[in-house]
Amino acid sequence: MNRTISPTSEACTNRLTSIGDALYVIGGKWKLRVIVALLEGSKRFNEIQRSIDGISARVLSSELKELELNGFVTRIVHTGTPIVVEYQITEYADTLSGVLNSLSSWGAMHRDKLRRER
Amino acid sequence: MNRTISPTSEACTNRLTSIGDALYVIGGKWKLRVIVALLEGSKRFNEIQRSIDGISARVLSSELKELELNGFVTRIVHTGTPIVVEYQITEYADTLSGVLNSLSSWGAMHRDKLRRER
DNA sequence: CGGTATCCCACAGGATACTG
DNA sequence: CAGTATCCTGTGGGATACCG
Repeated sequence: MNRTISPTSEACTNRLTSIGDALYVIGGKWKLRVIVALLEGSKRFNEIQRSIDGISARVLSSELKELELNGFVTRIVHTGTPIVVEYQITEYADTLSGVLNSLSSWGAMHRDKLRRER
Repeated sequence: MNRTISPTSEACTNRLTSIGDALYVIGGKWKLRVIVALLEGSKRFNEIQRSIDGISARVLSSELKELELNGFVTRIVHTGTPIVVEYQITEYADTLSGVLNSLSSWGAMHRDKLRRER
């Protein structure tokens, strides 16, 4: 590697594209929240909806489909009476624990800071 | 604390609101990218725009204003000829390093996984 | 260079109603 | 319960032009 060329700029570009890649799949208002809700344990559609404040059925439905497509969530249909549909996070979703932890602890810290300020 | 009540559910709710709080200020398509671009060092408006692929002047301008309002970025005007405006991240923005690191390393990991799969 | 002003539209996502 | 269908609005954000 040529050390006369600043590695900082390259590292920055890499971070930029990596963060872009991450946001592409887990960005948006709801994806991470759905995952967090399911980390607590498998849940059914309405249970998830009740866990997440403000999400509509239509949006939750589409978010779950995308999460399933990207391998974060498994949809399990228990045939029987009544039919029960259960959503479960996959092992792959566990790879997000670092992101989730840093995000939630930063969020808590930030909220406290705002409260102290005003 | 009453141990007969599951702490898991409460912890989940806390994470949910903390992540909500975090996304409220650093969510969206561009905020984190602008911060990452400036972590490399202070930059001027057009330099930032060139660093971040796809961002328009109008959007960059409004993102910078919000970031300034939230204490992540400082705007420094060097009067002179020509006038030079420089954007610099604040110390507070450094508190995001954990989020940034986990997000970028997860993004890189995920991208590699996708490449291996197809 | 460092923006602002305008215009515009695609789309995320809210509300409500309805179905198997 | 587990969604789908419909409708609709807000707004994020692109394109272009212009200004000090």
